[in-house]
Amino acid sequence: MAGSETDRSGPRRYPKGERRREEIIAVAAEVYADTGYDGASLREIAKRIGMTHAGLLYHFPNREALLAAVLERRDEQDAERVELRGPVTFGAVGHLLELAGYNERHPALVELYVRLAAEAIAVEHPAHDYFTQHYAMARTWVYSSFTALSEAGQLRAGVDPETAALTFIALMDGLQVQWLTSPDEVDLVGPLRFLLEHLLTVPLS
Amino acid sequence: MAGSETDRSGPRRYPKGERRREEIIAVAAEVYADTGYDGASLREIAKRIGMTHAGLLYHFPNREALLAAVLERRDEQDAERVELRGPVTFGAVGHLLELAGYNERHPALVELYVRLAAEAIAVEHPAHDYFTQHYAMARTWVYSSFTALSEAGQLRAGVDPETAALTFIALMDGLQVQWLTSPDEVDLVGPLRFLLEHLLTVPLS
DNA sequence: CCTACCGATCGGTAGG
DNA sequence: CCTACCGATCGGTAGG
Repeated sequence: MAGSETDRSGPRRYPKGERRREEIIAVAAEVYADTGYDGASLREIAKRIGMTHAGLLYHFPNREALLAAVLERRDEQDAERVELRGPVTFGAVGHLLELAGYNERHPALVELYVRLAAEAIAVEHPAHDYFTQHYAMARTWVYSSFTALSEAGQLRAGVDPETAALTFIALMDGLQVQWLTSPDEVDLVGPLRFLLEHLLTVPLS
Repeated sequence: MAGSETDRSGPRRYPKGERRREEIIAVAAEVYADTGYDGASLREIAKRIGMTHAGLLYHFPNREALLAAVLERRDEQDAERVELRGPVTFGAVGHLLELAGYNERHPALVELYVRLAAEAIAVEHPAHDYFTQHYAMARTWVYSSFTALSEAGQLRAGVDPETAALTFIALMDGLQVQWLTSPDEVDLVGPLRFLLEHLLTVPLS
């Protein structure tokens, strides 16, 4: 992500400018969800806020820095919703089920994620490293959850925690694409429960 | 997809122009895989062939018609590889396993599919209807395969064929995104076999 | 934060 | 098939 947008050190900005920045980030996330990052122009984002694209560039040095800020914000929100709810135990997989339910009520969030993930396949894409790390973390997180389940004797015989983790996350992602394309015919949570029912020896809480 | 590119009726074109068209379609598919359809310019496609973008527009009336031709071609190739190999029996799911293996050796094909599918989420996108139908067909196809398996007593108790079909296809799609992003850490076939092993009562052929 | 501008790129067309 | 062009749009900067 270019030069790391996490300038936690630098001088804290004025409250008014800070509020404006947050507004820009929120609107940018909406536009990225609609058109992808590649298809989102600074002019379109600025217009939705009621300023010019040059004004927007007063708050962010360039187009890429705005993307970085959007991704950083997304991680913070995810952390608020999931990570902080408890330690990584076998309940982590359950938290992902809750996340899927949450996503079902927030299609814009899902669109942002799916569109950016597809664009970021290209190694030159400014969000490529973000998604590489994002996927790796998710796999590790779910993996340790399945490992805990296994040690508790709640995983079916012959279930490899690593494959189970990859399968669970890939299923979550694949459902999102089909759900966004045909919302009426696809359920975001059902198949995840379905998979877990066939991997666990205990009923879902 | 605008006005249906399938002009099977119209006058057959000259062999030379026909070869040129095929060349353009193949190169366009490559560029779509790299940059998405939204990011692919006629000038870039034309340059890779060694002509001008105006020359390209001699063969296709506009940008969208070229996309339609690429998608049409893709379906023909899929049909050659899978559909014609036999009737829709319980072997259909096995054919999809083979397809996943084939895909693993053809990343460009997978990239084309993943990038376009993400862009086509927007209802106004020229490939939206294509993917809506594509997914519906895939679900139906795999569904009838699981139904056949169920009637043959090869499906585990309590496995709903419809959910199983959606799960299988979504898993296939989700794996592709992660595989393209991190090819070294993700296996395109393993998790599909893993899922089937837990849904079937018989070992995989 | 805006106005005004820059060089670059886009899809499509005329005219041959 | 090409040359030459069109109007539109893009990210970024100067200068206030």
